[in-house]
Amino acid sequence: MRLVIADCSVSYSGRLNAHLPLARRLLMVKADGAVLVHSDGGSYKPLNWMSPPASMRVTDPDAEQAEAGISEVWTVSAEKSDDELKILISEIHHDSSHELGTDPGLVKDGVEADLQRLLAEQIERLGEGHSLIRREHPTPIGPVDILAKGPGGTVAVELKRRGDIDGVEQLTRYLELLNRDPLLAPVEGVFAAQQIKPQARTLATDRGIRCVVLDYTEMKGEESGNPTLF
Amino acid sequence: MRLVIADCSVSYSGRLNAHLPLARRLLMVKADGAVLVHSDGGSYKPLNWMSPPASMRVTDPDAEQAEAGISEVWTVSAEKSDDELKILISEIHHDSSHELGTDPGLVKDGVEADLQRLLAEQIERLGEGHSLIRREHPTPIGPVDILAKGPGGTVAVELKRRGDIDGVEQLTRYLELLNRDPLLAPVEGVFAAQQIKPQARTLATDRGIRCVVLDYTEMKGEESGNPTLF
DNA sequence: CAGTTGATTTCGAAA
DNA sequence: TTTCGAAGTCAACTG
Repeated sequence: MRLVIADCSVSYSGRLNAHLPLARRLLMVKADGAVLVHSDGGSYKPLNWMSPPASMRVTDPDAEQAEAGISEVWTVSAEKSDDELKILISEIHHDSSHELGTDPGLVKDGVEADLQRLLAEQIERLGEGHSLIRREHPTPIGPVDILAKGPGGTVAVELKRRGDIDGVEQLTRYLELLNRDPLLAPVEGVFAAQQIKPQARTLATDRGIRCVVLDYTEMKGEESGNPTLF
Repeated sequence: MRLVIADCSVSYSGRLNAHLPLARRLLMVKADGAVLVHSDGGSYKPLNWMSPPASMRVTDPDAEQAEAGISEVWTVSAEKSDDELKILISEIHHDSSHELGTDPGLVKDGVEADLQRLLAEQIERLGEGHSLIRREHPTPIGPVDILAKGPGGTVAVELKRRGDIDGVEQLTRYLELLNRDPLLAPVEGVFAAQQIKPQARTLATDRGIRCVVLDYTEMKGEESGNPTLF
């Protein structure tokens, strides 16, 4: 990885055209050819960038550019398309290269897949007398996250990390479809999420859909053979 | 902006939990408190990060951490939530700070600038017998998007992506000014946009301003030497 | 000012 | 390989 702090102007042409006026910025050149142009603010998104795989060519400025005080020109080209990032460098204030090696990668925890696995294992969190039928129950309009057998019939569960209106709508469509199947009907809907927004709760309740808030930490604890219910 | 190359492990807890095993990475600390953890590959997204506003606390390792070879601990806390990024640093290979100043920001040449260029090239879309005088014609109250010569005199064009009342008002002010210039008068107004709202159309018509709806896709097609009118 | 939509989205998993 | 959906999405636009 090469890190350069430089006064530069940047222009990108590709799916759109964008331009950055002259200012001091960080230029990051990654091992796979990716180039990132960062300012000293904003979130994690660079001002401008080139996605890998890409290759960079450094050239001298032409007469006009040299006249304008430009010392070198970086041309970064994508290998898969004709996207191009052109960086006109006026002055370099810092330039260093570093060997980083390949990264072992991120381990994520607490995504929807985790929740689904845990709820399938702890299906009693839907209430007493529930048993798992299957996960990812296929329907023509997509898979139902969890299908269970409850005391009063079948239970369809829509699972989200954050429960929003969209999730309720999705579950409603599933329920309509599932209730046409005489082998399953009547099918009750359960909207389960770590956090359920008030609007979603209101809509769900209005449609006779039960809301269940899941405590991920607690479920994780119970899974690891350390039940919190004792 | 502070740039650190270090052997480190990182863990994030907040909306989810994520962990990065020990490896050499770039740590970027921005002026607004944002912290980015980058590897030497991937696109612009960091492996892990903290969004601004945030604050960082550097502490010594506890006994157990020191035993594991950790030399210092960075704790980055979000100010708006209880999200936390913890970086355990084993060894620092590079450490430098740089003053960047505030960035003037990105200029996107999106559809709007494109529209002006295309209409200038395809000025006949205003009607037969039109020829371009200039783009961005300067006036004391701002530049007129396009000035053209029409069959009945000068034509001033105000260009918008979405034609709203505001645009008509703007054009009206230009027209009043331009019509005082005996070299240009009489100046006809044309309000050109991809979409013109009914209210804007009514107002424009009432003021004798002609409305022209532009088909961006069609204009783009004609530009690429692949005219759709054949 | 809140809700909605697009992104040079990126990223991963499943088909 | 392609497609599809989620994301610690973010940022701009619209009402």
